Amino acid sequence: MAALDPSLIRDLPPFAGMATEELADLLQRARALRQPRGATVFEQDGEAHSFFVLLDGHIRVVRTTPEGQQVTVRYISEGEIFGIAAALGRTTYPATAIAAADCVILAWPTAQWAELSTRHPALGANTYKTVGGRLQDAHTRVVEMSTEQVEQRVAHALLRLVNQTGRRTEDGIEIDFPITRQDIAEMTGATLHTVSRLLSAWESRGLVSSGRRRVVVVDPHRLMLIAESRERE
Amino acid sequence: MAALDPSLIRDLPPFAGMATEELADLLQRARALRQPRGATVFEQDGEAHSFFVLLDGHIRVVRTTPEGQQVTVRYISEGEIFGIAAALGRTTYPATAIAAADCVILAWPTAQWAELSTRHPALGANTYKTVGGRLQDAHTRVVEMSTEQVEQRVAHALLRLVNQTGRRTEDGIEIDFPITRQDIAEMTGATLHTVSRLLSAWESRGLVSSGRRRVVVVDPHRLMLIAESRERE
DNA sequence: ACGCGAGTTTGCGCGACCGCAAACTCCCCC
DNA sequence: GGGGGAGTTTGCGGTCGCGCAAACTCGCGT
Repeated sequence: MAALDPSLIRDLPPFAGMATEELADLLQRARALRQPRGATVFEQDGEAHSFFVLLDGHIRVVRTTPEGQQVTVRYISEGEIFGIAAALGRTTYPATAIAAADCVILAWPTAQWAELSTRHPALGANTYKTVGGRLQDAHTRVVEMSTEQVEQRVAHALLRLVNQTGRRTEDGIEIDFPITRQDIAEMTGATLHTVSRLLSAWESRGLVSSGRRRVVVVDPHRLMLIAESRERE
Repeated sequence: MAALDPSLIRDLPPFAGMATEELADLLQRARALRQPRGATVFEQDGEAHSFFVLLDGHIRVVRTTPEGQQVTVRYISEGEIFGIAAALGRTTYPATAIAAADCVILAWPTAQWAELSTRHPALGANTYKTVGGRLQDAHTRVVEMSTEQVEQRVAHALLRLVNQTGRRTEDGIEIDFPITRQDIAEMTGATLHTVSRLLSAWESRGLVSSGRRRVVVVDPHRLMLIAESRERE
């Protein structure tokens, strides 16, 4: 296999503060893979054989209940590490990861985590920092679910997506991968019907512009007002 | 200050797999403190000066929204490590910790985390395992909030408390610290009115027995049936 | 080019749960 | 021992958002 170039990953958060030789050492043990939209990268309760870094594309992480209800736990963007069950003392993945767009991914065998993270302490530190951020994000979601109405939650979710993955267009900021009403519903604990109604209403007020698998936030400022406005007090 | 005995902490999860000399080294740098019920151990957004292990009592971790709404993020039980913002790359605490009962706590300066966790690798590993568990718990809560009705959520919350902190009594299993309807409401994203109604109904059906700041689960099995029964499908 | 399915829109009715309000009760403290 | 306040109970009305159903539309694949 052709060696991958350290410059590929040098600027990604998981590898911050690492020397070029360290990056080369890491890359040498990595396997690169492509996943088309809709492909499953790993499966809930499956053995955690690998951990990953997303080079390009977007990944949706989904938890499925015993009753078959799906809840989107988070979206992974370019440059993020994911599937790190092993670093947290798990042996199986707690959720399913699905490519929300065509993806390019680096994968390392879970078995090497211990060795790699001690040999490259920066990797461990960066990873745990990420985990800390995700724990906070999760708590933030719990707080939102507890205190906000559906309208605010959907507005917050869109703003988060736009911040994370927004791409400027002439109309406004577009979410950079195909996303359905159903997806948004699974992020916010609403139904796709309610999400559809909200988007329609916002569209007619000029806040967003959306279509089939496509959402553009036209007026982030006014959307922010909705997100922050009169929660239950 | 009298030296603390390693046997105090030997059997606690954060210190699993550590030699007696290591425990002594850790204890030497720890400060023991007592906090009466209601006392604040650390405050949201305050500088993360210390991390802690709870030796006795119970601690409620609360996140407050800008609007003043409170949401209980989790309860800490005996033997758990908490306030570990530093290990996750934070410099401030993301929530407030309040003693739910009189507590005995060990505290270490945050500044020593790096040194201690490298000198005692088991401490780091145990801690990150705990963090992994909490991340999963948080996601589980998100899923519950998304898919379950209030009745199921309250039932789940009680069962979790009972598992975590239950004390056998002749009537059933009692939650081992004073807990109000309001507290339960803040855990589940409900109002204290609704929680009160549910407890009253369950009491009349013989599932629980509760009073002022006191909840006893009489029939965990039937409560489980409620928790798992017909979620939105 | 066209058909089919995935994704979306919209209407209607209803029920769970909140919001407000008021009364009650127990326990703690002076 | 007797306030007084914290914690709890209960009623009532309103509404947000779900559940169900049906129609529509776009775009992908062959």
